[in-house]
Amino acid sequence: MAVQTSTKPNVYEDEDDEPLVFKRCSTKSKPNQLNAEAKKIPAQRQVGQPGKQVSEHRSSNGLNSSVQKGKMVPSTKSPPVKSPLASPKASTSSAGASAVSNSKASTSSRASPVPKSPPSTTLDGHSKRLSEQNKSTTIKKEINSIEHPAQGNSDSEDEKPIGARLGKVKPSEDSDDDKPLSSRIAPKSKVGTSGSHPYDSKERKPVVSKVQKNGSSTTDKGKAPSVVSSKRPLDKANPSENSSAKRLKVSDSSTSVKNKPVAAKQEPKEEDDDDDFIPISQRSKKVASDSKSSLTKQTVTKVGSFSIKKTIKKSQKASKFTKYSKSTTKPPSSNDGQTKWTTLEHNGVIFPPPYKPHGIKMLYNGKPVTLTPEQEEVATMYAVMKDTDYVQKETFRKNFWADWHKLLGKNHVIQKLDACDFTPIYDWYQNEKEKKKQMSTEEKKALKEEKLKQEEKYMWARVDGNQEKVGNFRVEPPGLFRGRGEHPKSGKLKRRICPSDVTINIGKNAPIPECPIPGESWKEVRHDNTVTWLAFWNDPINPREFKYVFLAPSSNLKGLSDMQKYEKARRLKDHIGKIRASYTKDFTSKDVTKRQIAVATYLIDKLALRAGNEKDDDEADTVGCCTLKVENVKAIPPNSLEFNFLGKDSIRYENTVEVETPVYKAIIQFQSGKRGSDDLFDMLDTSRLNAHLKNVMDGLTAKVFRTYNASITLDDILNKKTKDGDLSEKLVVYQHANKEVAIICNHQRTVSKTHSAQMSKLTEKIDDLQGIVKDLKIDLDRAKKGKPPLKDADGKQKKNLTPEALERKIAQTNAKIEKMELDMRTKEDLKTVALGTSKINYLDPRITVAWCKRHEVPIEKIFNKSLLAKFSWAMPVEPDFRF
DNA sequence: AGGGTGACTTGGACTCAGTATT
DNA sequence: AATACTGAGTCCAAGTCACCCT
Repeated sequence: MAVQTSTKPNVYEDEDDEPLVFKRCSTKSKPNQLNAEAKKIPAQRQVGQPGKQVSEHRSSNGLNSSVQKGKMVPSTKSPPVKSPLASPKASTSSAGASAVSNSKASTSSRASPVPKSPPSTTLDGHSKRLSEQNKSTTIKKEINSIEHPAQGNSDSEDEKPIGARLGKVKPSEDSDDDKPLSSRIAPKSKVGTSGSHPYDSKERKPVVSKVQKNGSSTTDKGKAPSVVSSKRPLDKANPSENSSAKRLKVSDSSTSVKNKPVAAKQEPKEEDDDDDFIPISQRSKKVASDSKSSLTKQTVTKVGSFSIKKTIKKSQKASKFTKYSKSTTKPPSSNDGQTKWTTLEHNGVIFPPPYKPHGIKMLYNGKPVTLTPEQEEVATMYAVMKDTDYVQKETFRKNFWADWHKLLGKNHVIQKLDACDFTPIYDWYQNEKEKKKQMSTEEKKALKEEKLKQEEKYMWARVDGNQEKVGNFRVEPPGLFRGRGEHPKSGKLKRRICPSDVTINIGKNAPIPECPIPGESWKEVRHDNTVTWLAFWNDPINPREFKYVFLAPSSNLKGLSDMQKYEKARRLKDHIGKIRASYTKDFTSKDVTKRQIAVATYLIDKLALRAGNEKDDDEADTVGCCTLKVENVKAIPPNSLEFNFLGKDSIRYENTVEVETPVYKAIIQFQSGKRGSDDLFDMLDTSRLNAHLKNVMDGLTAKVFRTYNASITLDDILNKKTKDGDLSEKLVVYQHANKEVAIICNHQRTVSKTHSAQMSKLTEKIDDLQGIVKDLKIDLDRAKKGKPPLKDADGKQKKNLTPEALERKIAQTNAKIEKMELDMRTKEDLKTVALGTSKINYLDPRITVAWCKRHEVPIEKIFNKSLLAKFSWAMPVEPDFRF
């Protein structure tokens, strides 16, 4: 353990030249990939080995074909598939409609939980809630309490972002276990530099030289790593253990609102240890104590308890943030771990309208064929996908045909898919789409209102007295399964879900939602307050799995859970030094399992890899850390590893990274004697790995590292790079930080179809402007000499301007050019990077809110309406909050 | 211990409406 | 007015992980 006190100087100099290693590297086009995959071009190119190596590697090591093919991403142009069959205009007698009418009758009288006019925006909601005054305070307190604890943290290296950790120190220098990871990782020389990115090139990633000394293995399990830095001043209680609490089952399910959310409960703990400077409260408690005690203690405390310290004094800047906080609502009910709510009311789910046949005949061997509505419905599902990549795939076609053929019957005229011509249906569909597009604004508006009217009652639930938005209250319409990548079930018919498939979960004393389809009834009604779902049905594609209906992200329940997630990640900060020291020591353990756990943990920590659960044969062949195959990692002397595999959603992960020598050697050992398709970590699976992690920190699992590294990277970059300047400069810093995180997490997106066109258009414009500047300069010269300006392109005489006016014009045009060039660089830079995912799932919103408060950046510049609603719990954070 | 299940989070593509540009 | 572009919102697939059961 060692948790080292961090003395180390932080090296995050901008000038540091070392390239960051961990970035996703891009490889140029790979021959094997499907075009879809090729669409994604990793933004960061590593200099150096790139593409060819990869391809070579692949061929040489025999990646299996599925891997080689890469992910198959649905074509961007695919037309909407889902609704053709149930077009809005379809029958008026749709389920929805009937439901509505029914509902009206039934719900209105019984005080349905649904508000007449639900707050449409956060603000509205907020104001509404304001009226409920008292409650608000509670939550506020809760929130305060939560925030506080954290504040003050340390800066030891351990807490630094991965990026920061990679650094200058060479591996060789630190062979010792006791050194902090960061110090141990050496930067790879060429790899990783992303010269192409303007920002990077100048800024460099945070490289930290962590020189810290951490070491020691003090074992302390009990102790928390030291880490603290003097920087974070505040000490507040550290709310950490929430998660553990959650799991506890408390017998008293009845607890109501009073119990605090776990997170909140934290008492000012006894935290830890090592850090001498850090206020106790901030530190996390030692592991040992944590784990055990946590269970017991948690239950009781309330959130409110902490709150005390801070009064709600928010700074003025802060004040604007309050409007987004839902402080007025009551805190979620108990958190005894098991109980998620005390009272729950909602109106169930809404079903898609029944299929309305169009009667368009498709052709078989050139002749029109008559289909029953059922057959036609499925044919239409396929027809409308005509120009997507899906129908190009053998698996998709095969699965579709199997299911459709069943529906047609053995003796149907149609005997093979290849002789089918769905064009008439496709054309009809395009036509319908066009018609819809041509509708007048009023018609569209009317339709929208009609739909809203039908759905309104399903949009809201009442949970413990609070009005909450429901997330996905619409039952999924039938369609063809669009699995990602090489999914074996892609193309299968996803049948229509009926009320008799749906199980409803609702409060015991709440009215049971009326079944929207007359004559049918719910499969089951439960009253389970240990779960948060409102309804579920079995996934038709995978009957052993479920599709759930949950509350929206803006709900208290989700917010609490979100906050707990970040609190857990923050807790990791206090253990990370010890964890790194421990796995470093185990790189050379005699025990293979231990060694594998160590190396896997290292990869998860350093590269933000996902855990990697085992997958069945009927799923796409993707991997995560524990399921890496030998062929997914190539050792490149002297100590680099080249990763190439399909991860979640069949998104390719490609990265070459320099690792510590013991890791490099261990990987080679794990690979020796195995075939390419064998598991790299044969002694490991996620449950074993997580069991190990749990021993180190209560509640720790592999995914916490992702959250931790993402959030701490944001916090770190924002704090180091933000300079005084205008708003747009600050926003650029934020975007840059966001981008770094997205790269670490490998959040990619498909390059827009129009990207290159957009770029050339911009280039053209810039050229034009440059031409104008040139002319202006000539005119300026002439003006200075008292000559009139030259004629313009059309031969017309230009206005006679003074030299000053011309100079102003030149300056303006140059500024315009500069701005366009910046836009262009940004666009190019982000063309394959998805920023949203990390913002939504990995970045502690309190970091952003606090930064906005400190730098007077309007929070709306960073969070859109839904994020503001989702993160309302984070709004009251103090400006000095640090992750 | 290990497999299976259930619940919940994470994630990229799509759709659509509003805005900017031509 | 037509078209292009953007971003928010939606959709639903695909992960993670805890817990139960054998």
